[in-house]
Amino acid sequence: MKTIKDVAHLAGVSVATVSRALNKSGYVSEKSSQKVEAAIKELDFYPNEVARSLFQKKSKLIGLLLPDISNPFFPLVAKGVEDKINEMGYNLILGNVQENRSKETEYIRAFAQNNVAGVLSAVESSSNDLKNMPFVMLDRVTSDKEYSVHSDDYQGGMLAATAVSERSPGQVVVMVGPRSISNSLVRLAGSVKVLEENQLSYQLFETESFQFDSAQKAAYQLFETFPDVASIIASNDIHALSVMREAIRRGLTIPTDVQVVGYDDNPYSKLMYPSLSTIAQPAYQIGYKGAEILCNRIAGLKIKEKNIQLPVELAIRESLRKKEK
Amino acid sequence: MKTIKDVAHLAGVSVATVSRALNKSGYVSEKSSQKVEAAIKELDFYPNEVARSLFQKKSKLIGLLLPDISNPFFPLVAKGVEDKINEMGYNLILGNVQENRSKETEYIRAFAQNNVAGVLSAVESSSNDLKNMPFVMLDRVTSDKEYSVHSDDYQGGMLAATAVSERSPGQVVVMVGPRSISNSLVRLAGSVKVLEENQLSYQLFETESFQFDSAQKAAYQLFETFPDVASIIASNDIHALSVMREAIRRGLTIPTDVQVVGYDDNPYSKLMYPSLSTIAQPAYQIGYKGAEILCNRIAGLKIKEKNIQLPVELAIRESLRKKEK
DNA sequence: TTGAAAGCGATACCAG
DNA sequence: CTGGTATCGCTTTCAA
Repeated sequence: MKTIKDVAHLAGVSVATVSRALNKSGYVSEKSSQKVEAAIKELDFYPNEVARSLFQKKSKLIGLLLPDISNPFFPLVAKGVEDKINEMGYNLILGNVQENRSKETEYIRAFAQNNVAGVLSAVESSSNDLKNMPFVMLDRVTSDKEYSVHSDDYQGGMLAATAVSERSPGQVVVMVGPRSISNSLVRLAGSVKVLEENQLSYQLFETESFQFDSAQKAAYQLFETFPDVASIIASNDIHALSVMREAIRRGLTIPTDVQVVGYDDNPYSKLMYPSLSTIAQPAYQIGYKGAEILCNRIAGLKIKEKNIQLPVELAIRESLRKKEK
Repeated sequence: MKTIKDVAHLAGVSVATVSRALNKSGYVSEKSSQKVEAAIKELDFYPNEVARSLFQKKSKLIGLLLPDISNPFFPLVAKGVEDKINEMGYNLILGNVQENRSKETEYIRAFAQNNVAGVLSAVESSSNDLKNMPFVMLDRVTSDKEYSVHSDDYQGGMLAATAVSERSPGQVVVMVGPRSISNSLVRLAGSVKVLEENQLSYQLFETESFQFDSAQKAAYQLFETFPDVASIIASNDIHALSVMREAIRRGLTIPTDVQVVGYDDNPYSKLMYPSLSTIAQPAYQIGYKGAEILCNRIAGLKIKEKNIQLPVELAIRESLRKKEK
């Protein structure tokens, strides 16, 4: 591993000059700068980020806190984050919290110990331990004192309910997610508003988690509890898919007997037969935009809006009935 | 942010003593060590890893190179990796290569610039740029000079072909994946062996990529090319699912008309109706075990086996016909 | 058993 | 424009 000293030596200048040339800071004569460049090339030198961040008290690393990397929504977010921060010369330290509150604290500590430049978090709580570094919340929205990027859950709830309402709804069941309590409740509120405006009666069905296993149990329970259900507004695509599977298993036809609308638009929704209609959230965009805001904060730029809400849209596929005239 | 100096001050000892106490290295009297501990607690001090790694020329970070984080196989691997390295006090720098060769090189450079302790890579090429740091290949197997953890692809290929062979195969089509050329070819070899032993005729169908979009196109093409196919050995679950969808869309019944076996066992396979029979790879284990080997290498321990092969197994679900007697 | 001091590799101030 | 040097926070000789 070459150091700046080696470069200085070979170029016949001081380390200070090499540093200036490297960072294009301060004055460097054309001649020196060429010598330095040549030396760098010859030695295949690249600066040690660790030394840099020790001095700057700030590294080129950004921490990302995710609640559950096996839910395909989050890898997409991560991809958006990565793409943006790579553009800006940063790298990612990943922290997969997986239900574990103490793990979250550990990660945040580790982030701090590594002088991360900032943190992006898609985990519900976090905020407390984070207050010492620049951070942006993804997907979750906590208070409007914090920076955040999330999609328009109320609108999403409305869209889902509207889609169902316009298509001979019959008995409607709204699944209410747990977890991201805030998000779930906002979505629910949106759905309820539409349902009530249309004077449709509906039932609520609460689900415990967004994990795979519990989704299958929940689907089973749902049909046991509401055997006559004709329209289901699911809390996310995993639940929607589970529900579809359970419906078909029971000999029901989708969408004729039961129609289903999901939430997220994960890549698998298209692969099902029938393919799942769902509220498409811009997962990648959430990550990308959040990273952008964070980078701007780190750079000390003024941010116009602290809380960005991205639009959602209904992706109509095969799991919804035909629209009534 | 407190430093070791603050601790030394408060404890009334020198920084050297604090350091020794911190690392339990060298001699520290009981009394000093207690004073230090108390000071650490009072100040809520935790050491700056950046300064540490500058001195040690080695950080508490491990780089992970992934080909495509949106393929659910890899998040599972990542989870295994994370769990193990967290146990050992390391954190993860993520590099999602996404088909992009130059990005891979950039990541490896960034890893080096951050003094990572080692690298885990699930990307085909990598090896060249990596030779300067301890690394372990995941999933892919290149040469047996390198450390690697992967599953038994040959066995997997055999299992898939056997499953099909035992169930009134009819016309068999074997999909051959691209990418991880080595893996694909080994699997293919395993399948071919079984197919030929059973004197079954089969067709090959090559697929370009493991991404979602191309999978759907491939599925369409497959049925256009082989309208009479009765058994499909898919190159992974995404392809298998696409094929199932396409079959159903064409009015074929699964498994009666067409039976399908996938590869990977990703969580969605169970959610389909019919659920997908597939060769289950221990994704989490691959990550976990690979991380374990890497940590041992970093610690300078002797590794018994350089190349670990994990077993695969057939998960029989609904997409296969009943077994012949 | 302890502390002073010399780095680790880079940056930035200050004098020249 | 350039170079010497203090500094970032920690570890590790080396002497005491």
